[in-house]
Amino acid sequence: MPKFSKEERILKKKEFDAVFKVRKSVHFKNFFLKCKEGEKTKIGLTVSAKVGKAHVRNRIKRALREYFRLNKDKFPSGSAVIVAKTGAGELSNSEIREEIGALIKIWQRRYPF
RNA sequence: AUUCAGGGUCUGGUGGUCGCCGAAAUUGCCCGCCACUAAAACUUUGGCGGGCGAAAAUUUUGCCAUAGGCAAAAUUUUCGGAGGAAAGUCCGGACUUCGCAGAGCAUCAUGCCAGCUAACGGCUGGGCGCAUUUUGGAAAGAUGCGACGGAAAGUGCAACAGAAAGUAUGUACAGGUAAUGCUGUAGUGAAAUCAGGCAAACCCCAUGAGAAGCAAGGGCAAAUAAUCGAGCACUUUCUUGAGAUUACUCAAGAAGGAAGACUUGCUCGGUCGAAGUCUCGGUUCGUUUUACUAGCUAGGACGAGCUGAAAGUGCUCGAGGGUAGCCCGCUGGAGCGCCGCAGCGAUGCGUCGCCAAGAUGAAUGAUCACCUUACACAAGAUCCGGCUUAUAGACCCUGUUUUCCA
RNA sequence: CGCGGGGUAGAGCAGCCCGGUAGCUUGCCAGGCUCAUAACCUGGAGGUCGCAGGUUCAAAUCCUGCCCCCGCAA
Repeated sequence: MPKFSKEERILKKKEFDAVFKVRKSVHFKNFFLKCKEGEKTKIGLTVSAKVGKAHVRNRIKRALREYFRLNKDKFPSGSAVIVAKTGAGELSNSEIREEIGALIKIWQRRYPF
């Protein structure tokens, strides 16, 4: 069964900065995705205070982590960062899943490798 | 019974599968440190710390067709894991650092009385005032609300209207007097002589407060760069003394008082203390004096100048500060529960029992089934006591009254 | 998480300390000047003073509680 340990997360500010230097990015309604190619598949989440209050932000991060845990193979290999936009706080968990799935499809179409 | 008001408790439950954080335990492997040795190296054993994993066992599925067997897959095991507001950061503390002999001033806060408390602007009890208690009025009771010290210490403010806004006094009518705004009414205004109003105006009185905040603060500490120190090598320059006498070698290199700085917002007071300068040593020059060998001599005093050594390069070693990173602070506490006692109560005391998050890009989730459809506001970030604000629903308790007049 | 600053015409700011009239610049509208535009001249409109409650005769201003925006610190 899929796990989700700390080795698969982006935790340091330097790692985030390295991802944000890459120009490739994909926007969808309430999220956007940046990714830097690498061997390990890692994910970092950015949900700022503009999105909502603490319990809203926690819910979004949990939904994103759960999606990553169950659908790791769909993500591009490398360090990915998902940023939530202002409207993301009003989505339900299933809507978040749909949007992220769509976001990854757009990414694969635009950057095949 | 309903409604309304007040107070209190709870904040989904059970089961299956997967996932996250912390702690403990079993076992295997690896790494580091310590002990056993006269010493070094290696090995063994034991202990401690760190990292990576899971044998047995269990579960699920399939097959054979039976008190089981075989195969495959998965999983180390156990325990614990957000709130009544965790929120706003509005008060009060604990704790930490800085400051600190201490004192005064300024500033800020609080404000009926008494009590509780570690403390508070909180809470409890009482007084006073206001409101509600379903027609109106009155009384009692109940409930709620109240920044409820001082205006006879002083300063100040009051637009417009009005004769006049605080040292007041004018008109009309009426009354009154020996006489007079002496009295009433009208009129203006929020307020018109009443020791007026405003202190959520300055202020006075009483009480209290040092400042900043866990990103406080402390420990271990890589790499790189700069700084400093030591050693070696080379180069350059230089003072004094001694040795040597073209070249060179060896040695030497200090101490004290004050301007200023810091001192939490200010002062007194307190703490630290650079350059320059002075004293002192060396040396040069000048002035003066003493000695006799009568000199470009020697010694002393005074004044002035210089100096009291240094620079550069390379290599090696080291140091302190500090960054990344890691650790501590970090959760056993003004703690929780039951009972008893004291008190009107807040609360205090005592017996017994219990340990209940500790993360750090930040953990409580996902999914399925049932419970009536499970649904609000919202999630720790050093920790406590309050207040305020946001809130769906469930349950419990108390009151929703009495008398008189119309 | 902690600590500060600020919400006033469309925009940028005064006025708050010490309470009675909300003002300045720019922009907007109308008229004039010009062949026309700009500049210039004249006139005008435009404000829940972030929201709610309180003190006061009277609140943008004083007090209390909320909402929003911006900034600082390892």
